[in-house]
Amino acid sequence: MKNISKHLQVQKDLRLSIVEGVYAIGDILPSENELSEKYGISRMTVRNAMNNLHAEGLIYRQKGRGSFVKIKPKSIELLSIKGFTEIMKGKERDIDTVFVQKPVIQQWNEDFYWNLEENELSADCIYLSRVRSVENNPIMFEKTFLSNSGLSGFCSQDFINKSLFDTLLVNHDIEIKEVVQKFRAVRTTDEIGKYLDLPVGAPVLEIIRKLSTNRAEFFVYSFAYCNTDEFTVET
Amino acid sequence: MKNISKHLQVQKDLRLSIVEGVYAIGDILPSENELSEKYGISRMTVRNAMNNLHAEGLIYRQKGRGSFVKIKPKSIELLSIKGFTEIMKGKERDIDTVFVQKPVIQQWNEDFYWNLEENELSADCIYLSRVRSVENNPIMFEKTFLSNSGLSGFCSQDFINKSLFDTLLVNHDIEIKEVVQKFRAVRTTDEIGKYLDLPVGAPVLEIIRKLSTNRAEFFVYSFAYCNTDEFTVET
DNA sequence: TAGTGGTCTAGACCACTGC
DNA sequence: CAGTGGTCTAGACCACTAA
Repeated sequence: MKNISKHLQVQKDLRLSIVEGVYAIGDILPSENELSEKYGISRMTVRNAMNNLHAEGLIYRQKGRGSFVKIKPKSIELLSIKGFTEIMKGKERDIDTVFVQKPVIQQWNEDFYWNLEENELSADCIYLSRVRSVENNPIMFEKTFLSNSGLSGFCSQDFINKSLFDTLLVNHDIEIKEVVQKFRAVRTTDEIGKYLDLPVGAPVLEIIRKLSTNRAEFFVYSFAYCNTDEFTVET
Repeated sequence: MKNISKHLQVQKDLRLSIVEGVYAIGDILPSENELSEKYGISRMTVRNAMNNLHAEGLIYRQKGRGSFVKIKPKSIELLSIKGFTEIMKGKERDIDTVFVQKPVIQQWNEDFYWNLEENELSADCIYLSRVRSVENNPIMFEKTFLSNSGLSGFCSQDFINKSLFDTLLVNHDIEIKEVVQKFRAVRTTDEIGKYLDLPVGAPVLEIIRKLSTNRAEFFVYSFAYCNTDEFTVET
């Protein structure tokens, strides 16, 4: 049975067509009137779907012209997309990553930083946290959240190369595609200080990331805290 | 005259109330019916405003309960290769940029952070510093350095759109091509605190950038310090 | 049960783009 | 000029929450 609402169905259809390349970058999409007629629904309902696609960043809209598939933004950032392990490769440093919290299944937080998709909320949340060290000095404490959908056995496996991204790719066919990342300077909390060996209140770099993947509506969220006394984070 | 649309007016009013603290974090906002009655507009128009606030991440909504102020700093995209002014375009924020130091010609610092090319050192250095404010709150203090070669009259002109990049492009045919940027969390110094209205020692985000241009061996260097209490820097 | 947000309709007028 | 997206209305029914 379909409990799915009409605007979500339209949204899903269009998104699929875009991802599959039925509509290429820059292509114009059917107009709101065409879609409302095609689906036999009102124009406001079509607008709901289109506005959501706009919010997702998949399309842009121009008054008097139409709606178009958006040009994908610039190339992928280095730090982000490759993850910590890869970035440090080639640098002659002794890097180590250890779990503070091995992957566990829990509930999503009610006021999670990012707005979650419905399908993410309908599944539980996988949570893990790690500390990265350079030459035995803890540099980064990272909390990671992802939706527990289609990831059977995720929590009971060993990570490949100690890398979350490698594990997702090899064991679950999930590839990281893009990243949105935000930076802040915050004060060290008890929790952060404990893992990074910093006094509470010391400045620490917070990196908030949302990683999109080749699987629609599947994202990896992470909150990282870095001691930047000796290292900088480069993009 | 007000050409502003009704839903934008509601959106603006609510956002202001949230930012000003009329509604604190976790507080419930007036319901859609209350707002539509208060403003004398239809519920769908109120929903448009509320949905936009949700997309902005300022509120979250729960069926059967209401709409609530979210725990989260306002997150504005402050930065990218396009520079501050361009990023802010289209966002309904009141942004301003003022010079702390209008462009002046001086010597390069002996121990400049980056290694300079010979041709850069053979010319003097143009130095300027600016403070960027969002809604009259100083958010970013930025020092900029570039080589004074082929930039006749640079120091005596007015900036186009108050933008360095626009001025370089329009008046000097210099286009920014790429950027290397590094992030650190540091403590507020006397100088930074003075311009950002922060106490000395408070965490502040340092962004060190080297921008390459369409002119060979011509770079723009900048050191920016951001108050990220309420805004994040996005790449 | 009363109130909330989520969905949806069938209209309408507007400003804008392109032919 | 016809077509587009942007705005807006005045209703409606629903699923959900909390008292």
